[in-house]
Amino acid sequence: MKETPKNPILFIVGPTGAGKSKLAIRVARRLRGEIISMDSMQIYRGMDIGTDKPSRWARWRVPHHLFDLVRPDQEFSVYEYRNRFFEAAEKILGKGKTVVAVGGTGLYVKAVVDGLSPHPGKDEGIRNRLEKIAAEEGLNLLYARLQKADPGVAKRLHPNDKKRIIRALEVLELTGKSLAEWERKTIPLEAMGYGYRLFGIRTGRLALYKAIDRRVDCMFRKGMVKEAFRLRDKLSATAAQAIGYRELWGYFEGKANLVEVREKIKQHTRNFAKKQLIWFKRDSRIVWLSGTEKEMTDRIVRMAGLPGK
RNA sequence: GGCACGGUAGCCAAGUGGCAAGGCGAGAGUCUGCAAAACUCUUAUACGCCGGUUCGAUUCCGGCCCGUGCCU
Repeated sequence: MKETPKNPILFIVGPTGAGKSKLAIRVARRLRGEIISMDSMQIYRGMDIGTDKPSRWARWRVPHHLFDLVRPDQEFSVYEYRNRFFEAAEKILGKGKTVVAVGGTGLYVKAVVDGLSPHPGKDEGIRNRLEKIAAEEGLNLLYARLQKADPGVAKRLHPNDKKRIIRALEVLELTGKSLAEWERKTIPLEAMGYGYRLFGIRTGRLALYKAIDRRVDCMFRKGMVKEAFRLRDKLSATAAQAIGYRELWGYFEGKANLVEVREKIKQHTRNFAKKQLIWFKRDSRIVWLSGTEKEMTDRIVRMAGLPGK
């Protein structure tokens, strides 16, 4: 028996400050869509101004999903994200509507589109033990161990890449199988029966950097400092490293002045945008859009292969 | 005006009588359960100026210029 084909999932990716959210709303309004966020920091409740979450008004106009999933002191993972994504997507598609997935967290996009292999999650005990070995006896030891036990994975990792070396050893210890072996079981989106389209917003780097500067100034006007102050000491390690917040800790301790902090935030946001650009650049499936918001919307709607509203 | 300290790459900064650390930034990349993270590569003929000592000075000496602090 044949399933009725689902609407293709539309992904809109790009660097921070490129205007993804606004474009997504426009697209969603045209296609009877709902928005799913693909952002690793907007999942935290209360971190609103600093992560530039869509306004109430925007959320009222179009339903938004996968914002405010956890408290900022809670842990989260790509795995969990991926599950939540499909939960939300199914709900939307079930209504005959269109999923407009927007975001700049490359890893999350990848986990959804290319799949995530079914290997087990982290094991705090193993991780701590390996961390300790790395600290006391040197990372080389761990790398050497990995080279012996799993030469294939060792080869693709740099000897200084502590996080991934430990992760590879962890999976090995937990399952007796190589990470690479697990990865062969990954199921990409199309194999799951979903159609999809990837769109990226192309902007000149200078224009993007300017937009970022403006946005950071705007965040300060909206009360970024107050928001961060309220959240200080209440954030998990991951949430506390969010740009805009992590720079302010120094200010609260009297170690930096606000002007410096603001410039640092701008700079770090630019660095981040650059990394996002690099991440998405290599994905040849992405259709790159430029022009006005309306032109980009038209193009997406046309390529989505669906009638407009 | 006097005294003290300082002047090293776009910025910060260590250091030595004989190849001048590092960090930030910038550029290019990697990425499978912390990802706004982590990691990699590339990047600068940089020692304030003028003399002196020396085989050799960024380093020691003298003068000058500039900055900072203190004193009058």
